Amino acid sequence: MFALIDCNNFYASCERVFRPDLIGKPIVVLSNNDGCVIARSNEAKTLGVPMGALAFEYESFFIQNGIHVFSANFALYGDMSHRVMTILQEYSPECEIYSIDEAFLNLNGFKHYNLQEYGLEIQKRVRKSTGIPISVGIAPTKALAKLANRIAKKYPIRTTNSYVMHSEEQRIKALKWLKIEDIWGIGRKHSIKLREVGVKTAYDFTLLNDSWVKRNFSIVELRLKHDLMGVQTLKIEDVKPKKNIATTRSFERNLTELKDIKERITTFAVSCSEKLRQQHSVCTSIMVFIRTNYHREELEQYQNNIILRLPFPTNSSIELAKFANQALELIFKPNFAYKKAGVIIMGFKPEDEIQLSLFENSNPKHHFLMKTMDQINNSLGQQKIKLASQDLKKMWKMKQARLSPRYTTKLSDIIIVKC
DNA sequence: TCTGGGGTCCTAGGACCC
DNA sequence: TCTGGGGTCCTAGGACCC
Repeated sequence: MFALIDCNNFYASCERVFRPDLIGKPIVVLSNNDGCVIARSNEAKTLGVPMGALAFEYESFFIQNGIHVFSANFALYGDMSHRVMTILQEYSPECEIYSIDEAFLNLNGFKHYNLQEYGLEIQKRVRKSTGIPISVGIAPTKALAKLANRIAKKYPIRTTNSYVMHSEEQRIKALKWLKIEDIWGIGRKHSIKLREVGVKTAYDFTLLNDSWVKRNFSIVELRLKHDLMGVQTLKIEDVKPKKNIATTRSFERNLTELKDIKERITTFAVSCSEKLRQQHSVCTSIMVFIRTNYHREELEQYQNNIILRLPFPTNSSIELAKFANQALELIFKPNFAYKKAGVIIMGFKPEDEIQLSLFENSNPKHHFLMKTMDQINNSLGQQKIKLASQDLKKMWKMKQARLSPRYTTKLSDIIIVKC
C-alpha cells in the first residue's frame, strides 16, 4: 500500500499557525507582486473566491467578506514544509517528497498494521508538532492513493481527513465517482479528448484498450491506467538533481531601458547560479527570455528567447551573469514596455567531472570566490554579497503589501510567548 | 495601474552514423 | 515504376504537475 499525505490549503494553513485568531476565518494568499490568489482556506473557498482570482478585482470583495489577505511568504512555507516532511519520513523507510505540501509513503510490508489508525496517528502527530492539518489517503497504488486522499478531503469523518482503500469494491466505487478531468495526470487537453470518445469517469478510463491509450496518448497515460487498475506501476521516486533551474519574474512596473533589464537578468542569473552550486553541478547552456505584457492587447507586443551554448561549463555567478547579458543583448529591442523576464539554465553536469577545453575554460579563481560568497550569504543572510552589476540600492521590490513575518527563519520575527 | 513561478516527462522528426 | 535496413542523439513543442 501507498499513502499520499497532503497538507490542507497549505499556504493558508501556514499563515494560520502563527495567527490562531484566524482559525475559522477566511484567508487567501496572493502570488508574487500581490497579483492573484494562489491559496485559499476552506472558508474562502466557500465564499466563492476562485483560484487565480485577480487581487485588484476582488479587493472590495475581500473587505466586504472579512477575508484576510496575505502576500506569499515562501520563506515561511518552505520551512514549514521541511518540518512536516521530516516528521513524515519517520513513518516509512521510503518517502517521496512530491511537492511543497505532498509526500508519498511506501507502506508495502505494513500489512499487519491497522492502516486507518496509522493514518490518524500521522495526522495527529503532524498537527501537534507543526500545527498543519493534513489529509491522508491510503491505497494499493500511488494513483489510487491520490484518489483516496481526494476522498479523505471531500468526506471527512468526524473532522479527520483519512481514508483507506482496502477492497476492490471501494476501488470501483471510487473510480466511478472520480471525473475524468480530476484524475492525477489527466489535464485539460486530455480530458477533452477523452470526453469526446465517451470517457467520463476514471472507471471508464480503466476500461480502455491498452494499445489505444498508448497510441493516442503516451506511455505515461498507459502507466497511469494500470496504476488505477490496482497494479503497482508507479514507484516511489528518489530525489534526483534538477535538470533545469529557472528564475523568472514579472516586474512590478514596465521596463523599457536595456540597463534596467540587464540588472534584472544579472540578478536572475546569480540566483540560478546559487541554486546550481547547491546541487554541485555546472551548466552548459543558458536561456534568456523577455516579454511585454501579454494581458494588455492594446500595446504592441514582443517576446523572444535565446539559448546560448556556453564555451565552457560553469557555475560561476560572474560568468553566468556575463553570458546572460550577452544573450539579452541579442534579443532586446528598444521601444517596448517589458513586463517579464527570466533566466533558465540547462545541460547540467557534475562539477567534479568537467571536461576541460583546449581553448577556453571557466576561471578557476571563481570556484573559491563563489564558495566564499555562498558561505557569507548563508550565514549572514541572502544577498549580503552581490555583484556590482546587481541592484545595490535595492530599487526593485516585489509588491508585498501584506507579508507576514518570517516566524521560523528570522531571529527578529520569532514570536514571543509570555507566561 | 493591476494577471505567479518552478518544474517533469514524452514524442516526433531531423540529422547523423554504418 | 522501381530507391535498404538499422541504429543513435538531439531538440522543440506539448502535455502534465504543484
